[in-house]
Amino acid sequence: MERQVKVRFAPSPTGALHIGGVRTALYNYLFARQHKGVMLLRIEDTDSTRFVPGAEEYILEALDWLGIDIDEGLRMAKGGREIESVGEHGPYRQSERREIYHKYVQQLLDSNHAYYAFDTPEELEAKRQQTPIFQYDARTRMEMQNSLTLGMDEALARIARGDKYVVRFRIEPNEDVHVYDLIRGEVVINSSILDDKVLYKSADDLPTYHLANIVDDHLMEITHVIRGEEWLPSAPLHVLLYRAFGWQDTMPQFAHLPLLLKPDGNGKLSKRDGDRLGFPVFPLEFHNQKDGSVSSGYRESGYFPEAVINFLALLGWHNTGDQEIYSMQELIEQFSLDRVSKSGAKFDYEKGKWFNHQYLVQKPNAELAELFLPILKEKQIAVTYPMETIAAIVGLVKDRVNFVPELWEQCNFFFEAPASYDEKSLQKRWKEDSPRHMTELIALLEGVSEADWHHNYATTDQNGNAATRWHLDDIVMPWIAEKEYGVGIVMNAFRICLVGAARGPHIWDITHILGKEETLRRVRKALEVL
RNA sequence: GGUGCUAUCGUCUAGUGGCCUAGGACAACGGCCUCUCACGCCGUAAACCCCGGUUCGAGUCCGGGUAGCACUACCA
Repeated sequence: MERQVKVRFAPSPTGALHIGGVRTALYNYLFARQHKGVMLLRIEDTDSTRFVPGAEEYILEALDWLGIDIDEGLRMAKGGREIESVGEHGPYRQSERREIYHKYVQQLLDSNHAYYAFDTPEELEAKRQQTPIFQYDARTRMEMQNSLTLGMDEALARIARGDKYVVRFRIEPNEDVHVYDLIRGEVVINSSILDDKVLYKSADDLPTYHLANIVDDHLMEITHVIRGEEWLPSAPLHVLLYRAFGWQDTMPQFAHLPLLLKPDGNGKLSKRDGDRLGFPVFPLEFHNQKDGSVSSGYRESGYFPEAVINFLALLGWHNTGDQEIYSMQELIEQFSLDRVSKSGAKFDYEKGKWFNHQYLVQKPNAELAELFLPILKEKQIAVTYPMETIAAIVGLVKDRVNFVPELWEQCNFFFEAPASYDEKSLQKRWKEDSPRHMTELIALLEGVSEADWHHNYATTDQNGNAATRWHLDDIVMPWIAEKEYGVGIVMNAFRICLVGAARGPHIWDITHILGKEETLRRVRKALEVL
């Protein structure tokens, strides 16, 4: 019988959610949605020593921001900052599932698939010192302190006495274990290279990842395990566990995703690379309460969630053809595991910026204006323009930025008159005759009515494309021509008066927004100063 | 060291035996447009890891080598 597709994202609350983890969550989500399946989120907090406060909230908030919706398990409640748990297979935090694991550990003990071991971490460390290639397995387990060498009575007596112990999986040597991976095909590993993995530790009364992961995936009816490539070497162990439990018939299918690599050099992308190269490695800014560190996030850097999704989706997956801009809906429709690359992808932050640019340019000006408002507030600008004007301003400069905060550097002169004038621009564009030109220009512009000042009309450019022409252009250009001043000379000087530098949109777009009064005020001011 | 995975422009990738003189995108460079800076448009440079084999024909299949990465914890 065909089971409903069900995938899980199972992060560990040990800090901010790494961008590679975000991609794993995304691929799981895309796969689930495409197959009309269920996306489950479970928290794997089986290492009590690595728990970081706030990490769980962070993970759920990040997924919520990105639009990766959770159907079952833990998730951010709609519109709030509260975590909610939905589903019949809970609890969804492994630290709350102790009794469940007890039962299954016991089952493995009873069926002789596992045994108690009393070797302390120090003893194991000492053993590794003596024998550098030491592995706790069929060859060495009879030299160690465990219920196999001590006898079950002695083992139970030690436990009763309060000795710390672990439960280890007893792996039969010399068997080729076959794992079928949806991305890589069949992978075969000999069981002799596997060690007798610790499944449970009495120290904190918690299982390890391997046991918890298998038990939970089984109980939660997971059909596909889509996770990072770092798990591939332990996949055979997981297969063996499914078999030991007698669950091989409902064992999920595996897909191991390629890793996200450093932009330069080789190796896994790490938090350090972000710090070193100056880009975020996390979706949201994170304040680590445990070590006091602060990590920058994509959201705070001005990224749109759609852009992050699009960028990440293409880092490891690509459809046939040349399409690069994908909405979440398109990704859901087109995603497929067999088009996921097998090799790791270097993290190309520059391309990430380009994706954000694409989404920024597509956004309606009114929406961008709303997003820009907080930046203005931050700059302590008293906004005197109506929203439509701010939208117009943003529209004039948006195609030259990648991020909303960058808008400010491109349009600040609309909000504040130049306090100083750029030296380089001055040198190149402010000529000896400029003061005279500007004085004459003031006289000319003073004679323009308010209506004419703001008047424009549709026309065509030399290529026959639709264009807008400002009436002011019709007044100033003939004047420049008549006086033979040179368009570049006059207009650049004019621009410096208004902007303070040789940059910005077309000058009549600027004068329109500034208005006649402010425009003339700025030119007069420049004449005083320069 | 052992085991596994991987291998096309600097980067992300298309390519599933002839359509490949290897396509697209980012970045770089040049030009056009132009009152400036951008955008945009046009263009340039840039890759099949190596060696064998299979085949009429290999980037594509096979073998070997090399390199890179991952794993090798009472972490996930």
